Amino acid sequence: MNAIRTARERARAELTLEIKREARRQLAEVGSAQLSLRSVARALGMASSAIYRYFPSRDELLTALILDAYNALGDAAEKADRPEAAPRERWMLVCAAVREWAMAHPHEYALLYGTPVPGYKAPAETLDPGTRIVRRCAEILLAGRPLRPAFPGPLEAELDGQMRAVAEAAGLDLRPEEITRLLMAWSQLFGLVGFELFGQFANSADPAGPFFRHATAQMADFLGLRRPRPLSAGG
Amino acid sequence: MNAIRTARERARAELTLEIKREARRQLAEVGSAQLSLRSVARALGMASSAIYRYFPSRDELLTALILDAYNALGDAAEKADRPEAAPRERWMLVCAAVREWAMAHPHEYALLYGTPVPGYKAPAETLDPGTRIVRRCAEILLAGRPLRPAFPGPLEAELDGQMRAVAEAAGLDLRPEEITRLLMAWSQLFGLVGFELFGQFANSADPAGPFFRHATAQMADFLGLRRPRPLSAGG
DNA sequence: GTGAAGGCAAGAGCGGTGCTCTCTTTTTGG
DNA sequence: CCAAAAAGAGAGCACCGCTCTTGCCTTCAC
Repeated sequence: MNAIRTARERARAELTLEIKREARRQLAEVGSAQLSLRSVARALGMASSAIYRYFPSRDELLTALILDAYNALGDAAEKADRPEAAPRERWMLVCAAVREWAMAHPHEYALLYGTPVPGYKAPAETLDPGTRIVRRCAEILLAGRPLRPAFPGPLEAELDGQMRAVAEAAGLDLRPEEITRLLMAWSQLFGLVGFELFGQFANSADPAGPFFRHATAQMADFLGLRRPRPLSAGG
Repeated sequence: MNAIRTARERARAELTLEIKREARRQLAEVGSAQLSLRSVARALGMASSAIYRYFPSRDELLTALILDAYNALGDAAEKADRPEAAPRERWMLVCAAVREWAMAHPHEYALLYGTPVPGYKAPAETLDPGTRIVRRCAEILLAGRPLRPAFPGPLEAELDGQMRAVAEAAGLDLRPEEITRLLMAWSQLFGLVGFELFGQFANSADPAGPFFRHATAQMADFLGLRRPRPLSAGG
């Protein structure tokens, strides 16, 4: 029942893809604010009003692009991950993949992690693909056990409850304090990438490659992922 | 010679302020993408073309708003700082002030730290006010010496050079490794605030207050700012 | 096979935008 | 007092998102 049956349906599916492809092309060139349905229609040789048969509004088209972008970023990160490698290395690989994807698709990255589209609120279906990265990081954290101990004291009650709820909702066997480490590393990662991409590191860590590697290694320490046994020359 | 002399000049200065004020009002309501010169002109009862006597383009108006916003945020952070307090507490105060300002002015914050305005590249004069926060954090770091030791090994050569250049350019007596800690904490802070503001913490650390306090305390540890002497009951 | 139903493209049109140009009025300074 | 400079107003251009109507053509039921 999932098969595309009639010629009309086939044409519709293909045109939908073509519209998204052209929109993504223009998005990469001029950014989301300058992306216009009319110019997409022009490039495809169709009337602007015809686009509305496929996407009821510009926001709906952007939502589709956001969904695709989340999945493209998730794919890139998961493809870069090597589950057989040491957890610390896996974390570094995922971080590097996120950064590289962002550098290669800055406008799409901005669509995901920059200013939300005006008047736009993320529909429910974007929530799940948006968590692929952090879920993969959670897996890496689990694989890295036993983690080095970190924060000594107990968490504040409300925070503890939130973190327990997160772990339960995600089906993760992580303690509340470990969830906080995860969320901190996650936001740190995207803070770094965003700062680099949006020019905040100009005149300081620029180019940001070495700093990014250093910072993600530090975050690996923070996460409690142990360094590989150093090859000691004398022992 | 800085005095405003003629009535015309006085009117011009006042109207410039009024335009910015109205633009900021609309920015707070609808966001930068929806901010229009025409609606500002309408609200001020003047022809849209007249605005161009004061700001040669929409981007120039936005640049002015960005500059003001950087300074407002810097003011908020500096006002919250208490130089006589313990460095660790000062760091927490500055972090909280940044977050509170961002929550109170989400669209202005997005203008500063969200997706850059399309086709817009930060002019030189926005660079300096944009560093007020991190400069204040650097002062706090200096006041917090001796910092607890952190990263053991030497930095990669290129990174070391960059960090030395940063310290020299800013006139900061901080070692390269300390600069990396500073930049990490800085990007972490804005990563946290951005994630909260743009909804990435929905369904996890939401509301984000407790998590934010926990995370900034952890970052204080990371920076090497010592915890206050716990009051030990037993001497 | 045929006719009704409905998906679809196209065009005109509405109200909005940034920006420019021209024309007129007002203010300034010699 | 008068020329020059500055400022305001209006029309207009090209673009935008979106809607509505019209007519074509595929699809489906009989």
